Amino acid sequence: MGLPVRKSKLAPPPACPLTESLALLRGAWAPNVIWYLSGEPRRFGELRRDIPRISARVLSARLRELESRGLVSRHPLDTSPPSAEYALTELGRELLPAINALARVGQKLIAEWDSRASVGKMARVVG
Amino acid sequence: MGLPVRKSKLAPPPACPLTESLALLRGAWAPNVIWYLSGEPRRFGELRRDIPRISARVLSARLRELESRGLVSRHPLDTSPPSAEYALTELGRELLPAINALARVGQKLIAEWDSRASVGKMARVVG
DNA sequence: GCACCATGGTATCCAATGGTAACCATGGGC
DNA sequence: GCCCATGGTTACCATTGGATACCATGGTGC
Repeated sequence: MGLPVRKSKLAPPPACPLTESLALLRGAWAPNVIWYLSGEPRRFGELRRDIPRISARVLSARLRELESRGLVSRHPLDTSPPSAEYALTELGRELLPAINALARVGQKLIAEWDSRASVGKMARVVG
Repeated sequence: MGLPVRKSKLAPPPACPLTESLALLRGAWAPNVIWYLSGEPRRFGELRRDIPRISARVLSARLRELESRGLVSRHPLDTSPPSAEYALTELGRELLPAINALARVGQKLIAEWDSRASVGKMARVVG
C-alpha cells in the first residue's frame, strides 16, 4: 500500500471580508460569549449561567479558541477555589457593532412575534 | 420493545435577541449566501461560483433552509435545462445591516494584515 | 485528620453537521 | 443514439457539538 493520499485541506486566499470576520466568530455560542463579555469581565461560571444551554466542554473550548484568535483575554484569579476572569480585547470589541446589529434584528423579530401573538390571542397581555 | 426514549430537545423560551437572529443564520455559508443574494437574484450555479468552497449538497440544503425560514425565495425558470433563481425576501434584507457590519470588520482585518505585510516586506506594494 | 463543598475545568461517548464524490433527470445539439 | 449542461440528490465518512460523569484544588466544619 502506498502512502495515504493527503487531502490538501487548502485554504486558498479567500479575502472575502465576510469570510474573514465569520472565521473569528466560528464555533457554537461564540457570538453569545462575546455578547456577555461586552460589559464587564466575567467568570467561567457566570458565563455558564448567562448561556444556560452551553455545556462546560464547549464553553471551555470556545474561550480558548477566542483567546487564541485574540478576541478574549483570560486572567486567572488567586482565589481559594482558583477562578478566572475573561474579558474582551480591543479586537473583540471591534465585533460589537456587528453583534449589536444582529441583536437589533432579533429584537425586532421577537417584538413582531409578540405583537402577532397578542393579536391572535386577543391581547391576553396588557398592551 | 418499548418506544425509544425521546430526548426532549426542548428549546425553552430563549428570548435572547442574539440567539434569535443567529438561528436565522445557522448553518455553514448562510451569511455568504445572503451576501451574494443582496444585489440581484442569482441562480444555483452562480452561487456555487460565488462561493467556490461550498459543496452543491450544502448549498442546496442551505437554500432550502433559508427558504423555509422565510429569508430567501425560489423561482423556477422554464428554461431548457430547467433552472432556478433565488432572491432575498424582505425579512432576508433585514439582516443586511448586520452582515455589512461583519463585512466591515473583515475589511479592516484584511487591510491591517496587508499593511503589516507590506511593512514587513519593505512595502513591496506601492502605498 | 477527614468528609464535603465550590470552581473550573477534562474525559468519554454519541448525535448532528458538513465535505467529497458519485449519481440522476431533463432537454438540446451533433 | 450519445453526450453535454444545469440543478440538484444520495451514500459515505470526518469533524463538531452536546450530555454526562468525572477530576484537581483548596477552604470549611467538626
